[in-house]
Amino acid sequence: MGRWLPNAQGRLIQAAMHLYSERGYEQTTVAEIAKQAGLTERTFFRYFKDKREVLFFGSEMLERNLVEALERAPADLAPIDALGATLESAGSFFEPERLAHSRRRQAVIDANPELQERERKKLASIAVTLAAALQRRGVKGSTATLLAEMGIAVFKLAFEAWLSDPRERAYTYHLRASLNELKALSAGSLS
Amino acid sequence: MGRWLPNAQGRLIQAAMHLYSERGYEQTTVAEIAKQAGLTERTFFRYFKDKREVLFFGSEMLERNLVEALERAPADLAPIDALGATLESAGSFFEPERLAHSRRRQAVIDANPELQERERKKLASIAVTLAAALQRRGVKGSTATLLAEMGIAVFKLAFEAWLSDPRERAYTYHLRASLNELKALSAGSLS
DNA sequence: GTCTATAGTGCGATAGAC
DNA sequence: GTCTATCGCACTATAGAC
Repeated sequence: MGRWLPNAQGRLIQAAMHLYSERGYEQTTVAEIAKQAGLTERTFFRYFKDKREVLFFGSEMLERNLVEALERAPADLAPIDALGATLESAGSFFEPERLAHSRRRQAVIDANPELQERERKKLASIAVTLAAALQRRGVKGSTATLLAEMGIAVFKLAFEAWLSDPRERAYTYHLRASLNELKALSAGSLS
Repeated sequence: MGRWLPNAQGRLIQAAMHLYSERGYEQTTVAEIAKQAGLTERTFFRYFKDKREVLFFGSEMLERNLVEALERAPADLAPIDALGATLESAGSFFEPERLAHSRRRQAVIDANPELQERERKKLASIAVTLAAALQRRGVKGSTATLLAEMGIAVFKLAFEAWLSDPRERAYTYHLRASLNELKALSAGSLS
């Protein structure tokens, strides 16, 4: 065993989630989080740019993974199917054992407008990144933007369904359902 | 002629746009705006909740009009077509003579993260409102949410194209083009 | 740390229009 | 008289300069 306890970042996330859930985001100080994780404030800020980022650390990874998944998707897939596959690949992030954690995280965000704003910003940034990746696949700019935003809308729907499903079905189940919704809509008429 | 010059709110918007464009949003004080409009700071805050809202006053109206248009759409229209008609009805907001003003406004917003945040928030709010109106038409909750977000994505695309079109074609032209993009995407495969 | 400028609020006063 | 748009002033909060 090393000089320090392992997984400092993980402990910080754990501690933050615990305190944010228990007493609310604003009522929690960084000093308290650090203390509970057995670290100092200085260390907190080495891992996280600010107090909010501890909640959005995961979505940085999500963004990177989505782009990589899109880049790995077979070039002959229609753009919309490549996007579907990409969103489905995010399932590795939303494993059943993370459900409880994700629910608590969302409850903290839903209770705080500042965090909601950060979430919107993050999703907007993912849309931009995905649109750029789609363009690299040869999709025209405006189409890529539209498609990426549709992707985010589908993802949001699936994610929210995953969180609120009392039967706790898998994220991929809900993602496919959301994609089917989209399909049904487009079939609707649109002439 | 009354005791006061007419159209205090319009004058405030004019003055604010002028100053925001000329020296930037942050470099403009409310006192300056009020003075240029021949009013006091206090009156500014009677019309606008805060300094940002003077730029988003129009989108409040847009939101109301969109909901009304959706409510007026024939009940037998497919939801997606009702939404299309609704977005097209917003054309009355985006008349050619407002193009220059809209371009200046967007330039101000694009130069300031705080204003971009407000814009995202406003669009998110419109999506929620439209989703509720769609539900009143009998569309299932999750479908309504998805459809409303698609509507916002299409609108954003059309609006941006309207602003950046060197040939200055009408908003409705660009909206139809964006709806066609959506159509083409959905036709893509999605199986 | 203090000082200053600005955003934003609360409330009563005023000058007319009716 | 009432009603309303505006003003005046005193206030708090906060961000930045120094």
